[in-house]
Amino acid sequence: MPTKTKPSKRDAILDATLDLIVERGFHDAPMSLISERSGASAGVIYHYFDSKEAIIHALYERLHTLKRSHLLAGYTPEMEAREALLLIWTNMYHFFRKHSREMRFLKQYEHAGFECSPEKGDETDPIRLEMERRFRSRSKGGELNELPPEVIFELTFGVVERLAQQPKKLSSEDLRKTAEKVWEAIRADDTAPPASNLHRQPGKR
Amino acid sequence: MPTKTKPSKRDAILDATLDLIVERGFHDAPMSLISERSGASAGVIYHYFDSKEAIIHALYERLHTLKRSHLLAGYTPEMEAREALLLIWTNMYHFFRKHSREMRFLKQYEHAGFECSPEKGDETDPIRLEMERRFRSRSKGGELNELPPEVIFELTFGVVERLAQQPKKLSSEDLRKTAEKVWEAIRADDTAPPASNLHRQPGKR
Amino acid sequence: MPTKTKPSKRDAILDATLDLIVERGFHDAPMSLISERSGASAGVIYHYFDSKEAIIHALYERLHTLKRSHLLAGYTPEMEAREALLLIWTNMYHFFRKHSREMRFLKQYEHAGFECSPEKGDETDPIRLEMERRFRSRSKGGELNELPPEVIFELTFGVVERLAQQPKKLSSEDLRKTAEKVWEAIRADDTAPPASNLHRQPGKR
Amino acid sequence: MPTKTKPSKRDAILDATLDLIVERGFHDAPMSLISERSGASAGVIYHYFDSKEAIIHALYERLHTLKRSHLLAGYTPEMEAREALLLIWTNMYHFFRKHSREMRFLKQYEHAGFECSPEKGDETDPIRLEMERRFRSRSKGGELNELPPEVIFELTFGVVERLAQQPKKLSSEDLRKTAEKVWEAIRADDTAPPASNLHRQPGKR
DNA sequence: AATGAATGAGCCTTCATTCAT
DNA sequence: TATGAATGAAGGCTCATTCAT
Repeated sequence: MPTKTKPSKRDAILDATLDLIVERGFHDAPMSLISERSGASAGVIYHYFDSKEAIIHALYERLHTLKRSHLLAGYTPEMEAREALLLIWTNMYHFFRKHSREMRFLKQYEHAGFECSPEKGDETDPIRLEMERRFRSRSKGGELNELPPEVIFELTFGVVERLAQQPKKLSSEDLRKTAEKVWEAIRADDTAPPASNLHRQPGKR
Repeated sequence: MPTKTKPSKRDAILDATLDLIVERGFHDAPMSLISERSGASAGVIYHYFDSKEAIIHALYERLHTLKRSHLLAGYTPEMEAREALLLIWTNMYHFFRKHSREMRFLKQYEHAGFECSPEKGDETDPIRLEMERRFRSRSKGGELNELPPEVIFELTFGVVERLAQQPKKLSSEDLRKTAEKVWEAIRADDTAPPASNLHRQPGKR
Repeated sequence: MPTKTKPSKRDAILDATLDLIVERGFHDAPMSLISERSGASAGVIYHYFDSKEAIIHALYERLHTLKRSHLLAGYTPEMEAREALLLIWTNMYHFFRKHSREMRFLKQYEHAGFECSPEKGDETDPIRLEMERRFRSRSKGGELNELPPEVIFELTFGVVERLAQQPKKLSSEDLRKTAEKVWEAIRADDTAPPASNLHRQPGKR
Repeated sequence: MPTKTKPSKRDAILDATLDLIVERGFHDAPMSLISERSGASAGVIYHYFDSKEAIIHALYERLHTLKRSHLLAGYTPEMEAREALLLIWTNMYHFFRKHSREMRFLKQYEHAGFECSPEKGDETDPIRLEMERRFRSRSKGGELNELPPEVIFELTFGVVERLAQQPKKLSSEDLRKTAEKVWEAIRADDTAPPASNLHRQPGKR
């Protein structure tokens, strides 16, 4: 007997909810339709979730977890900053592309000013945390320039997120070139003459 | 006698709607509240607008117009690309900062998948149009690099839009520096012959 | 100066109301449309009528009067019963045909159970009154048979009213034949020996 | 255990609707009252019916069926025309009398020009169809006179319908006599050779 | 007389949620 | 667990009527 006998109902409900919200918006995704599409009766839904809000929140959590598990794929703390950035940046692009439905949900969720919102906000975003831990300005011992963290964040991950939402998919060539530009924009200024990016001396500026 | 005798009811309704939607989301902005906050009775609202959707759409139009009128302030086609970009980019930042409520509305509007959406889409966005006209890759006779237009767009305006939404306001110093980075990211690659992308000489322009 | 300076507004309102009610039913004939079609503003209507019900009632009265003035055209109390019946019956058919809009209104009015209904009911119907005065059973000194008055009424005028509402117009031949049948159905049974229907001696009763 | 466990809600709603419409007219029969009188909450009504119009339409269907099932009671195609007519005519009278509420609803429905109307119209009326099949003019092999079918219809069934709506109930004696007159009006003219319509000999059949 | 903006009760309908089964 | 009928508070909108102009 396998471990999971029933991923069934609960997931079906979440799936149906995702579908509906993406297709029709937060407004216009009534429980009756969630019930119908998920195959769960109006009643049982309340065995699995406390309320409609709870479904949405659970969905948010699920997608957040999904995101987390993909974005850092292949990443190890030992990687150099540049490589790490390029890797994660590309991961993000592909992830967002593959999960555009999920991303659309997240967008809506964030913009709708949901009360059920996680009040903690981006502080918990694992990507952001990891990034903030890893990437620092040279003045703080890192390899990035002195722009404020939010700026760094937007120049990198903000950009991919939006690029991935564009209708047209970027060629891998363009993708790579863009990633490079992004790296250029945030890396420590090339003041120091010699040194390759990889083997540069730490203590500038 | 002043010029505007009646900014009155219609505007009050739009204002109240903006407030409510920004504060509480598209869902949860009932007509009853719009009525209450605007000081217009439930009935009159329908003298000025055909439906709730019409209010929202009118609001969208109004904000679009507002945006248009601000973003190009000070811009003249004679400006050099770099200056133009820096100007507009900065305009945008300030505009978005000053009108964060309006921007939050627009975000919601765009992400909610509204049917009443403006069918024409971004193609009509004057900023985008002007940009596409002005800014071109060198291969097309402009001063920008060869990245696809969407990428250019996101690296520049996509970034400001998101930066402006950050809770913390950037110092004008950081703002300027960021704009420079953005410009670096999109301008035509060093005309100078040698240097790889990675190890090119600093002294550009 | 002529007698009627302004058949204008008041009549326009009544006309518009008739139109609307016939076209769309009592429900779905809002004041706003009456106002629009009649060219009278929402406000003035209340100078001419106390309420919407009052308009409808006034319309009812107007049509009733119209009916009255037409149905007895050509009738004189001196006519013989048979001739009188045939005349009135035919008048009715033509009148109803010509004023089918008006009749449709009256039908609706009568069937909608209007509170503003004329409380007096058919007792005031001049046609009916005249008929009841003129036409009586032989036992009461008249020339009709002994059927109850309601029956007589329905066999004669009830029938025309419905016939006139039929989509197809009757040929004058069929009309005449029908009238004859109707007369046959109500006239005193031909038990009496002499006189044909046509050439009978006047002085009975 | 009886046959019908739940004539319950759905029927209660139809009943309440019938009551209200008959008592107060199509206008002025709000859902709130239907809800209240039927004992069904505002919400459940929409489990049973799609809309208010749907209720009304369903009611129409129900009454139509009811009518159908009663009017032909006792009728067999083998009966002679005269007997058949007298039977059906009498059935109708009693049916209409017993179901005056229902009839009043049907009248309103027909006169209100309802969009939801049964598109097919009277062509499907089983009574009418059967009658048209059975009763024909002598020239077409039947036993009736040469009046157009609409006339025949109104002289017979049109008349009962209206008679039954009269406040006073007819004695069975008067009822019978009326039915006879009606038959006289439509049956084939005296088979006997001579005599014009006007001057024919009394002794028919 | 006339206008038409304004009112506000009320209409039909939806929908998150509950509860008897 | 599961069902789906039932609830009832809103929700968006209409409309007869009023009233300042």
